[in-house]
Amino acid sequence: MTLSESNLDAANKNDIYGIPMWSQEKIDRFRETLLSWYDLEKRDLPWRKNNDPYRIWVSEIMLQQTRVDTVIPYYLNFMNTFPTIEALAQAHEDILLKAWEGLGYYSRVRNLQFAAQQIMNDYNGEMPTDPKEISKLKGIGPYTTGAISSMAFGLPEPAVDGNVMRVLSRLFEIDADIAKPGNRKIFEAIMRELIDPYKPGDFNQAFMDLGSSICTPKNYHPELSPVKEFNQSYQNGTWEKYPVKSKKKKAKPVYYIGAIIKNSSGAFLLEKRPENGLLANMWTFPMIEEEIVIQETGIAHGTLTQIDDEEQTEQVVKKVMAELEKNYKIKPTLMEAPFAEVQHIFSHLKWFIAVYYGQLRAEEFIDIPENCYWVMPSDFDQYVFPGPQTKMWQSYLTKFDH
DNA sequence: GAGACGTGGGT
DNA sequence: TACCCAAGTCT
Repeated sequence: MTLSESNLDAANKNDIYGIPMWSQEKIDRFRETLLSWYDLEKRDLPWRKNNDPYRIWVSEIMLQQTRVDTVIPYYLNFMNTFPTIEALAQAHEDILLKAWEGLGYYSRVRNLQFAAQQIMNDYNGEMPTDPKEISKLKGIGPYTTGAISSMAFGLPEPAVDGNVMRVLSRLFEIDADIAKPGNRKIFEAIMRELIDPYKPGDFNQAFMDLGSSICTPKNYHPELSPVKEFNQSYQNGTWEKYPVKSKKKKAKPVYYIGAIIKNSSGAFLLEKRPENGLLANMWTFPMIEEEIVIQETGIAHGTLTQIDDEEQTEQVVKKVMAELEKNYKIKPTLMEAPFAEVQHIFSHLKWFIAVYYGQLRAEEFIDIPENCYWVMPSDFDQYVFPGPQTKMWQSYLTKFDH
């Protein structure tokens, strides 16, 4: 222990991880100020109609890394389709995934159903009320445990999300990097001191409403905050330093050939993705990962559509044909042009897809793999498509459907 | 603890 | 264009 650390310890026994905690009187005034603001300004959201733990649970899972405006229509449809925990537990996976299509982070909905089955089997169909039990449910981590405990059951549990860390780091001038998972415990400890024991659910939600309306990541105006008198970084003029947040890694580029192949009946070849990993169990046109050669010639990956060298074009087409024959047992007539390039950015990957279009004759589309189907466009809505697939289909419609 | 895991919106 | 962001969790 350094001298300065021992001085800090000696200076204030109420420190939390070196951060001086307010007096009880100040904490009381803060609670009252924040909750009064929340009573006036709280948003009218569909999952705030009552304290039903199922409704709160579903909303919290949907809201993970996802905006309120995006969630609302999905939420209304989801509660309509699966009105009870039992209905959710019994749903067929494709129906379930369809209800989540376009929301992203699809393991959320698989975990949601798994947890519903846990509740049916282990908790007699009712969400447990003990935070320790709640956190045993699949897909429910420390944040969601706190959210359900406080909002549905009135327990004084912290629900520390990005909003709470941002607001707290400005209130207390906290230098801990909020992008580091290990630092969450600092903010939880502070929230345990601050949280209102009588209205813990409102208190937690007030932090989130404050974080999404006034205490925003950008265009932050601390002078507009209802709790500005408690805001140490505002009082000290240091608010632009907070929160401290390290940068994310850049998405890694990956290159594909996408093959939109139509047979003589007008159906298109779709392939179901593996049951684990990225976009699990969703449907796409055949995709061939590119590791090509073209890089060596100096032409960058991702600019496949701009190849004007005939030799290189021929090389790519040859490879596409070979892969389609090997993996899908088809020998389509590929169209020379037009073809498109589709880009899609995930959190950790950036896909570049050069899309080729091809046609088959009647006798050639029998022997495709088990995880593939020929599907008419009028039936596409029965298949769960991820973003890149939708973009590939749009590229086709733009070029051929008029 | 770092990386995997989606998507759409804003600057 | 290329970032950053939005109510995280799992491995």
